[in-house]
Amino acid sequence: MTAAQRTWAGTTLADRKAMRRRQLIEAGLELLGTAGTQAVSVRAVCRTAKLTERYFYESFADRDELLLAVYDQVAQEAHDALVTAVRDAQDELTALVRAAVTSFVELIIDDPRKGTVLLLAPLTDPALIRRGAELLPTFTTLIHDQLPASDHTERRLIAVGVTGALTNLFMAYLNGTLDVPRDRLVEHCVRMLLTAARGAR
Amino acid sequence: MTAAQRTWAGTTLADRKAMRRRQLIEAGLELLGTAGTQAVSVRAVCRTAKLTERYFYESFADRDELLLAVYDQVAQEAHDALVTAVRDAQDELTALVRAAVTSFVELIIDDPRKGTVLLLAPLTDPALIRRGAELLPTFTTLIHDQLPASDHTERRLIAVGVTGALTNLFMAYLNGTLDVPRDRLVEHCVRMLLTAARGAR
DNA sequence: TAAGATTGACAACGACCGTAGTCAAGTGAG
DNA sequence: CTCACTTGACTACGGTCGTTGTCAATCTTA
Repeated sequence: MTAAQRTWAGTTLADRKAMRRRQLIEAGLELLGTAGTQAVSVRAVCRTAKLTERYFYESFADRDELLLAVYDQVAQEAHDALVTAVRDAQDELTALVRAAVTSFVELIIDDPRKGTVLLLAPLTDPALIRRGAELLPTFTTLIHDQLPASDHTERRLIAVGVTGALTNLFMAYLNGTLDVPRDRLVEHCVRMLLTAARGAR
Repeated sequence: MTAAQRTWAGTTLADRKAMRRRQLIEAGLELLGTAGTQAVSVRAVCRTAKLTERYFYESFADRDELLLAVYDQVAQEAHDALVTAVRDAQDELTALVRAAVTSFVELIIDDPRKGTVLLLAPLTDPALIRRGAELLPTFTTLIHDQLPASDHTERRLIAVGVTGALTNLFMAYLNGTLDVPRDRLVEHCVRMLLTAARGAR
């Protein structure tokens, strides 16, 4: 029996390693989503995860690799939520957009840390800047692709602007700075997206 | 003759102290505007300013005080630029808005570090978060105040959204991510602001 | 039970941090 | 010239950082 298959406290090595990886990512999410980039140190992550530095380097080559793993996991979750919401929506643009916005709002209400990581962290951390640029397509393609093409530059201006508007609105909502009921926020975002879409036609 | 009035290398103590303060703020702007918050350490600022730590604490109680001074100076510059641009513009809404946007774009083209400090730093640094919240009024009041009142919540939603859109557009422009001529960016922002204003009526 | 895999606690390295202090050299006023 | 003020170079303290390594304790399998 090879070492990787030996059971230990009832689980295999691979299982335990995967579980530790999850713990580390969860700790990273906690730190990145609440205290910000500079709080995500290897030591702090390990303290939070109640694991030793050794296990950090078992799963990640360095600090940045953890940061990327945290971001990618949250982005994947958000993407999945959007995709299923859009798939289940009726085939009408307004309903589609509303479904997308609602699913995102629900995600960040359910766990505000994820909203912070998704929207704010890439603006802040050098390691995540590229990831932030990649989020924009994920976030707008679903809607934008359904629109008739127009001037490429115009679409880009609109996409960048809308993304910024949504980011700021969601972050303000998370802060409590934006004193608005959830439904009103959703409706406002939906209206904005539809207006932008109409403008890009 | 008191110590403060003695001349030294042709200048008074107060003058030299003020000059050192300016050097430190300039160094802070350089670091904050290019390398980001975490690069602004007391030692790095002093290295950049070619001054000793002693002179840092002569002008600032601690790191955060410098950060605020840097931000406030840039914000003041931006505010002044907006105010004079708007004052000199013809008394028509479109011209007003165009003047405001142009003046801001020129500011951040002239010195991109200032754009970064103004727009990005407050999202990033704990010490500047409150300042970021205060920028929004400065930035939108000039235009918003000229509009007929509407639902307070609606105005807030629009203001937050527009601010985010502008921020994202300007940052993308600074990055080079937004491959668009300056005039086109200005026109797009003007149109967006006017549309938003009409929406808030 | 003995051997080997696995774990946790912790030390060590060099680096940078914020902040405070020392000391010699330079400079101008009386 | 002398003295007081000013300056720059430097050291020191206690802390955290990323990363690697050590070592004894614990657990599973043969």
